[in-house]
This record gives sequence, C-alpha cells and structure tokens, in this order.
Amino acid sequence: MITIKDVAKEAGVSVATVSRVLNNKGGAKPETITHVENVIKKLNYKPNKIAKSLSEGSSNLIALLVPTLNNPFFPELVREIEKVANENGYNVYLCNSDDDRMKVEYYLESMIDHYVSGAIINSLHVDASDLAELEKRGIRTITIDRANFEHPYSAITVDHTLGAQLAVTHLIRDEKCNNIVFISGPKNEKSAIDRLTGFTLALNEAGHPVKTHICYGDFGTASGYENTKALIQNGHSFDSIFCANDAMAIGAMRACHEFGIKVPSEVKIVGYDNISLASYMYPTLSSVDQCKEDIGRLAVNELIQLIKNPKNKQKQYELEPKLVIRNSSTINGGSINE
Amino acid sequence: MITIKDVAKEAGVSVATVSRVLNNKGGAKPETITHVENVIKKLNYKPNKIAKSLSEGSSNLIALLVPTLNNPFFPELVREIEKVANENGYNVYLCNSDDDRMKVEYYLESMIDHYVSGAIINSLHVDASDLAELEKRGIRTITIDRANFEHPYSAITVDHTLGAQLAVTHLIRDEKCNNIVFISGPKNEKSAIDRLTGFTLALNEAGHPVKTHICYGDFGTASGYENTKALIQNGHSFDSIFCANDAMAIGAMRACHEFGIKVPSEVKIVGYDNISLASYMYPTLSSVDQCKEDIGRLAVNELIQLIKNPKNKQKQYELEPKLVIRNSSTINGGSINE
DNA sequence: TTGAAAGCGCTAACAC
DNA sequence: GTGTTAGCGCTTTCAA
Repeated sequence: MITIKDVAKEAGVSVATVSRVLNNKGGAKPETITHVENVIKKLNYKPNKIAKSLSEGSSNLIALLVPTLNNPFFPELVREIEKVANENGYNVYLCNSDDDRMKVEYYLESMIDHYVSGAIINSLHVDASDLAELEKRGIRTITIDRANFEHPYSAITVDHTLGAQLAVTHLIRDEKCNNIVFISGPKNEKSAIDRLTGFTLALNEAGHPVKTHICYGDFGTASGYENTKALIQNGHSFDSIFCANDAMAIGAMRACHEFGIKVPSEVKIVGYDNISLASYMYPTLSSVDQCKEDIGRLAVNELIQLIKNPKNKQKQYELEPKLVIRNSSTINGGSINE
Repeated sequence: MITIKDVAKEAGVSVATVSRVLNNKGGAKPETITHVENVIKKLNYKPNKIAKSLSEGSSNLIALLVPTLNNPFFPELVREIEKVANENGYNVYLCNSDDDRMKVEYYLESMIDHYVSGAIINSLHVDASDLAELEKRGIRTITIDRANFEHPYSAITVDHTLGAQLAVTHLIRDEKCNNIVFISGPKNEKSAIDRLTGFTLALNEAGHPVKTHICYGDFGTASGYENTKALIQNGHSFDSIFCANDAMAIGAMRACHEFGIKVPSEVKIVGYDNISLASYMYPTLSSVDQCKEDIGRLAVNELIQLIKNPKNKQKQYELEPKLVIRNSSTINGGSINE
C-alpha cells in the first residue's frame, strides 16, 4: 500500500503539502501543486478513505435503510439514490431491515459504528427517538415516506391522500366502478391511513353511493393474492380493486386470473408505486407513480446539504403522485390485452 | 462521542485492557472483564469501527458487486448474501455497477479505500487482472457466475449447460416443441455460451430435427420484449421460447400477449432464474432455478473461510440448477391460466 | 509557501 | 494481568 508519506518523500515535500494539494486547500505554489500531482499520478496513489474519515471525524458513507428488497419499488429507489450519491462523492451503505425491528436496531448501531455522515430512512420500525439518537451522534437523517410518526427532522413524503384519491376517482368516474375493494397496507401505517382518507374523499366526491370493502395486506405479493382469493372464495362480489402497492396488485391480479375473472372487463385493478414491471404485466398494470427519481434525488441532495451545513434547518417536503392509466383498469385501451 | 479512553478512565484501567475485553482477547481477570463490561454498558460505549479498521488494516465489510438491481434476481441474491453475512458479523457493502465498466472501476477502488476484507463479484466487466489487484491488496475474492474468463481464485458457477438442457429437453420431449427460439444473453458471456451448448445438446438428444432461432438480449425485460416483437413482426413462426433469464421471459410473454399469441397453447415459454414473481405471472412462468439461497450461503461462507484463513486454497464450486415447470410451458397445468 | 507535530480512536507489541 | 506506547494514514493547527 502506498501512502501519503511515500508521495511526500518522492516529491521531496512534507505530507502536509501533499494533503493540501490533495484537498485543494490552496496555499501552495502552482509549481509545487503540479509537481505533487505528477508524483501522485506516477505512483498511482489513492488516499485511504478510512484514515481520512477517522481524521476528519466523518465518512463519505450515507446509510440507506429500506424495509425490504422483495418489493421491486425499493431496488429501483436504491438505484436512484446510489446514483445521485455517487455523483456527489458519497457511497451508499445499504441496510435492508426486512421489516424487522431487530435488524433495524442492528443497522442503526452499525451506522454509528461506521461513522456514516447521514442516513436516509424508510422503515416502519424507526421512531422519533431513534432519529434523535442518530442526530445526537452527528448523523443527519432524512425519512422517506412510511414514517407513521411526527418528528422534527427532514422528511420527504408523497401525498398519499391525493394518490389514493386519483386512483379511486379514476375507477369511479372514468370506469363507472361502484363496488371497490381497497387492499391497504398495514393498519398502523401512516400511508395506509392517508390512502384511506383519499379513498373516502374520492367516494364522497362521487355524488352517489359506492360499495366498498377494505382489507389489509403487508405490501407483499402474497398478501395481495391471499386477500383477493379469500374475497372471491367467500363470494364477495366487486368490480374493482385498488391496492396500496404494485406487488399486492400483482398478487390480486393473479388471484383473479386463477378464478377466471377477467381483468379489466370484470374487475379493474389499480396499484401504487409504478414499478417498472407494471408495464409488462398482463394486462399492463395501472398504477400511482410516486416519482422514485424525484424522491431519490431530493433525499440525497437534502441530506448532503444537512451534512455540509450542520446549521441548516430541516425541511419537510411533500411530493405529488401521478396516476398512470394502463390496461388493468380501462377497457378502452385493453382490447389486445384481455 | 465516547471513546475507549473514557471507558478506561471510568473503569480505572488502561485502554489496552478495555481493548482486550472488547475483543475477547483473554489475559484479563474475570472480575476486570465484568467490571469493564459494566462500564461499557453504563456509558453506552460503541467502539469506532473506522478506527478499528485503520488500526487493524481491515474491516468487517464484504463488498458485493452486482451488475444491476433491475433484474429481480439480484435483489433476491443480495438479500440472501446480506443475511448470511450478518449472521457471521459482517456487513455488506453493496456495489451496483449497472453493468458499466466505469462504475466497476469506481467500486473496485472504493473497495480498497474502505478496507473491505473480501469481495463477492458478479460482473461481466471484471477480469482476472482486477481480481489479482484486489487479492494483491489483501482483499479475498469470490466470483459468482457471469464470469467469462479463467482465474485462479474462488468461484461459484451454476451448470448452465445443464440448466439450458433441462429447459429445452422439457420443451422438446414433454411439450413436443419443434420450433424453438432461444433468447440468449450477451454473446461474449460464458453463461450465454454454456447455455447455447446445453441448447445444442438437448437438440441432439431429441433424435429428430428441431427448428431453432437464436437471438441476443441483454438480460433486461425490454430486450426480451423487443426481440420477440421483432420476430413476430417479421413473420417468424415458432412454438416456444427459451429465455436466458426471467426478466427477458417476462418481456417475451408480454410481446406474445400484445399480438394475441396464446401462452402456452400457441407458444411455450421458459425462463431462467426462478425469480419470486415467476409464480405470479400470467401464465405462471416456468423457469430454471439457480438456487440463489445456495449460491448466497456458499459464497459468504467460502469468503469468510478465505478471510479468516489466508492460507486456505481457493475452491471452485459448480451448482446444479433445477427446472421448475409452471403454466407458461405446459398445457396440462394451464387450463385456468390461459 | 511550507514543514513539524499533534491527534482522530483503536490495536498490539513490549514491558512490568 | 495490566499498562505504556508506537503506530494505522490522514488532516490541521502552529511556527517558521
């Protein structure tokens, strides 16, 4: 391993000088700078980030805590965040909690251990006191969605009330549905509550009575499948399903297929997340787009601001989702796909 | 921040002693140990891993280089590897190269910077000299699949020849297909070559002529879709498609649907990877299972052996894939799903 | 404009 | 059994 000392010796200067040119601190003669730079190139020297972190008391690591990698939404989000982080010279420390409090705790400690300089958190199992603990340790935080609690730190949410409202209004107004099943996420979750609010809003706006049924899934494909299957087997009739995410919508669609229920002519389905696979489903899946790209970019940028400028005030952002209508919810576009 | 010094002072011992109990090095009186442990608890002290890494010249990080997160196979593999690594006290440094040599280089350097103690590598863009460089720096490596080159380091491969053979034999023998399209991965890749060999083997075993057509995709859903669409539009007739991965198979299935081609009655489709969504597709997707769980567990365990025992010899493993037959390739099971 | 040296938190000889 | 101390590679005062 070749160190700053080797460079200093080879260049005939002190390590301080090398450090200066390395970090563009200025205060060195132009010719010294170019000379040192040449030596660095010649020796193919790479500064040791661990030593740098220790010395500076912070790293270039950003922790990213996600609840799962099973739901394609998260890999897609991870990818986006990683991209923006890298663009800014940060590395991502991916923490997949599998929605398990034990693993969350493990990773929260691990973030501290690794001197991460900031954390992007998306988990049901993190509460305000966890965030406080991180902040106390100098780790800036920003939560993304799925937070079911109030806290004073930076946060990005998507307006789930609006998202649900868009989806349900589409079903009622455009598609004349009047018997809607809502497969929600876990009851205790803010996004589930918000979406329920949006659901209700859309019903009220309808101007006429609409039958509804609400059941609760866990955002996994299997739970969308099982819930739908149970409804069908119990003889529950419905003309549409709105799912709190695409994974569950895929499960719901699967159940319909298995029972010979035609989508969209007999039952219309709308999901949430707009994962990239949505447009490859059969039929293609209508979905509420959460703008992963915007979330990712915003999260990283905001976090970097906080890291670089510890006095910056935390901000809360709320993004607007968009409805993407495909064949699972509309007969007009669905001729080939049925 | 509370350091080892604080603990030493509070406990009335030296930092060396604290370090000893921290690392279970022994050579300390039982009562000293418990005393120090109590102080550690009382102060809620967490050793700084950065400092530890710098001091020891190694970390508890394992780098995991994957080519993409878009293809669900990889998140599923990541999850498995992460799980086993955590069980063994290691953290995973996820490096997503997006199949881009630039990013690969970035991450290879980053691995060195972060003192990772080992790397699990799955990339087309890493060659033997990259591995040699890592090993030279004390980073043990193990490649998983997709390596299209020979190297002396540890490796896990799946017998793709066999996998392809199983799939194609199934199509020919069980399903009486005699006009098969093979959507391969990139030409230069070992797995593509192996699967082609398996493809040919299965044809030879058939005992009668079978028409074939081979095209090349990039493992993305879109490329499966586009290839299939082009064949259909060009009037190419076929009765089955074997895809080098499930993502492309999903794309292929989508194209068939769009052109009103019934799967499996008119065209049978088999994929590769057995991603968890395969059983939620419509129709459910037959696929060659690579045993992600086995790959993940084996990779981590082998790597840890290498790390702990630098003199251990590298080993090569080859796993056997299994064919999982679902409705996309067999009419018998497909009545509801068509 | 530069260099010497202290220090980041920890480990590991080496000494007692 | 335990403590002292010299590093690990880097940054950053402080002097020169």
